[in-house]
Amino acid sequence: MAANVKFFRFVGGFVLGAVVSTGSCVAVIKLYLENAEDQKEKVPQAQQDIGHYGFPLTGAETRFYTNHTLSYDQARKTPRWVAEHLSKEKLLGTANRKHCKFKPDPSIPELFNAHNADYLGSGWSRGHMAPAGDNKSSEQSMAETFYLSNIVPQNYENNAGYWNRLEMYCRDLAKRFDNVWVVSGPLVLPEEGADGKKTVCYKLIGKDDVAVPSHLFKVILVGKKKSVSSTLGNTESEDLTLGAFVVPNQPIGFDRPLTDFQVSLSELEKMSGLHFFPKVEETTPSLPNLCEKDSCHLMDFKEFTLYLTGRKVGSARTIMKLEKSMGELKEKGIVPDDYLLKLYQEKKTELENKELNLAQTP
DNA sequence: CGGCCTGCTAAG
DNA sequence: CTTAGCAGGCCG
Repeated sequence: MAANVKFFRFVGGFVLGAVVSTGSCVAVIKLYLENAEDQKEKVPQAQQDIGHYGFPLTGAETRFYTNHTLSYDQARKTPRWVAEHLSKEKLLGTANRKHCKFKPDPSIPELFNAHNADYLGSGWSRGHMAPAGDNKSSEQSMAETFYLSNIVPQNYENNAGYWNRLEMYCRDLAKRFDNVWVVSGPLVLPEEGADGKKTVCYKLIGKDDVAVPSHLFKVILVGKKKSVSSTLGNTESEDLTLGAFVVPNQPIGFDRPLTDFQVSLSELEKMSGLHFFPKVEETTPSLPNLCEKDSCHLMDFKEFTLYLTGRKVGSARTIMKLEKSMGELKEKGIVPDDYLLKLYQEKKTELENKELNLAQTP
């Protein structure tokens, strides 16, 4: 499958910061925003000489995929951030991850790409930033989330557990809000040593030296539409609410509420070096707290186990597997709810017919 | 033979 | 939902 990636480069903007020292050591910064054609006329000769063979490229441009957007870190071989927009409608569909494969992003220079071999056997799992589960509406967009440009080395249990439940909470928000924007990414946070001095230290995996993050962040912005009367007539606007979270890249149990990992947006911005949702902040300096306007409730053990059992029942291929899933549920002391019982009965009937047909047609 | 894919199983 | 691992088939 060819890469269907729109790649926008903002080459037109040549940004030059000229620092001029004055007698009082005050730096004056001049910014030149010029089109490439105008550069020869207006850029000082010294800068033209420095840039004669071009300036270094970071590869951090915003990259647009079918249903997610990201900035890539060419040194760490992970995204810096990945953005999505969720809505009730966009979460519908039957796209299946069985048809997807993790693979290097074909739109990223091979020198900077991660590969499956970096992850396999490393002790770290391949963790989606834009989740596959947010792309049920399109096989194409789901397949693109399996590009390793959207992946970070993630603790197995964290990936399948706490982070998974956080992603489910984001999808749940789309039921209660008209718009959900999510920005996710890796962090390598400093640690304080015995001498009180801080150090940033992180592991690298594979021949490509993929950086293992110490933490993962997620910024969630939700909007609920409201009708506003004004002299210009009725215009649509929305109430916005925001939550920012920093989760350690390690196993986290069911006893930890999401609020344990909530941080202020400015705290996260300082840690990450990213300025989130700049167009919101221009107009609304401080946004209501998501965890006050909504529950920030992640599935508990019982809810999560019921959900997982439902998925296993739905994908069971034999009556043996079906009964095993239900038996494991009982062992955990969890009574199936009506939804699961119905799912179980339907699947049992389906598999009984299937195995009957199989026995009759040799 | 190695490398790659597909399908099935296991596990939180 | 989130993953990994292994077996078997195909191919140069």
